[in-house]
Amino acid sequence: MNRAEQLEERKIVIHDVHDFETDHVFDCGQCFRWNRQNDGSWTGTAGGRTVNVQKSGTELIMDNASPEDYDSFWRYYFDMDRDYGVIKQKLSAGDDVMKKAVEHGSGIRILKQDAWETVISFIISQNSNIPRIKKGVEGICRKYGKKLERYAGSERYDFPEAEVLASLETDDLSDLRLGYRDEYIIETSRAAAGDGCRRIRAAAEMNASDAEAYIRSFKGVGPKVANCIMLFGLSQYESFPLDVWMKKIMSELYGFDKKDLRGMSEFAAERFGKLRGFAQQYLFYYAREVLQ
DNA sequence: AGCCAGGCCCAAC
DNA sequence: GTTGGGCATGGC
Repeated sequence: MNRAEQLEERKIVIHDVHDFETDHVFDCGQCFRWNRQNDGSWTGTAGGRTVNVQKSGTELIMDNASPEDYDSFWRYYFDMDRDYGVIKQKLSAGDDVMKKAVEHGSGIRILKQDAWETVISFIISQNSNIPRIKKGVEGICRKYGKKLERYAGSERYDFPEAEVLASLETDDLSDLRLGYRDEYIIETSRAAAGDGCRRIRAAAEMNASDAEAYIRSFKGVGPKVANCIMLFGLSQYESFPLDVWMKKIMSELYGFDKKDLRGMSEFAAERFGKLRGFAQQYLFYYAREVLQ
């Protein structure tokens, strides 16, 4: 169990951190509100807090966080108590593709993001690209999220509540340039306002197929988006999102027909079992590097 | 310039 | 139950 040591006011260090590389964690497509700074550190907002993190050797330095912040939030958010070394070893056994993927993304961790934020973020993500998704998510936070404390001279905003987005009309979102996703966001927010967000979070305790069925009941949430929400927002690690990059790697490196999504899913369940959510993330990050 | 992007909806089989 | 056209927009 690694503990936070206070270095100075609002600055802590976590010692003996393994299987954690900031570039891997924040650039592997799971989150959209973390940005790389000129010095190589990363700044992001989650849970109403803003923090800057930097990895140096086996130390993780966190600026704008107290030991209490770490114990009550960031430790959980960064999934610090999970042994990713064991996961990587299990996934790599007898699979040369996975072995390379794991080496390439050796410091990936699956963040425990807020479920509601992942619902809207991955609705926005559909048929788009990561730079544009980040702009859309940041824009919706800046326009409709609660203003938080400034950090390093820049304004920070929380992700907006469902009730706020539920009160909008599509015209309100048009300046964010989200395209046809506007009505998905508003309809889903209206369905989630009130008790819906609590029910979404409770889907973390459902079995995977019940959770998927419930999450897919929202407008704009199909199989791929649902699996991302489950994996990144509900800790449903048996999810295996199949986007265009995953289809590429499954066809080019595992020999599947590009349209055989069923076959890919069944293969993942069989080969990677309960760890296939982690497997998917190593493969996705790998695919984006090696498959042009 | 034109293709593509962490796809989904909906109608037509 | 499956398939395919249409979809807003910007990154590259």
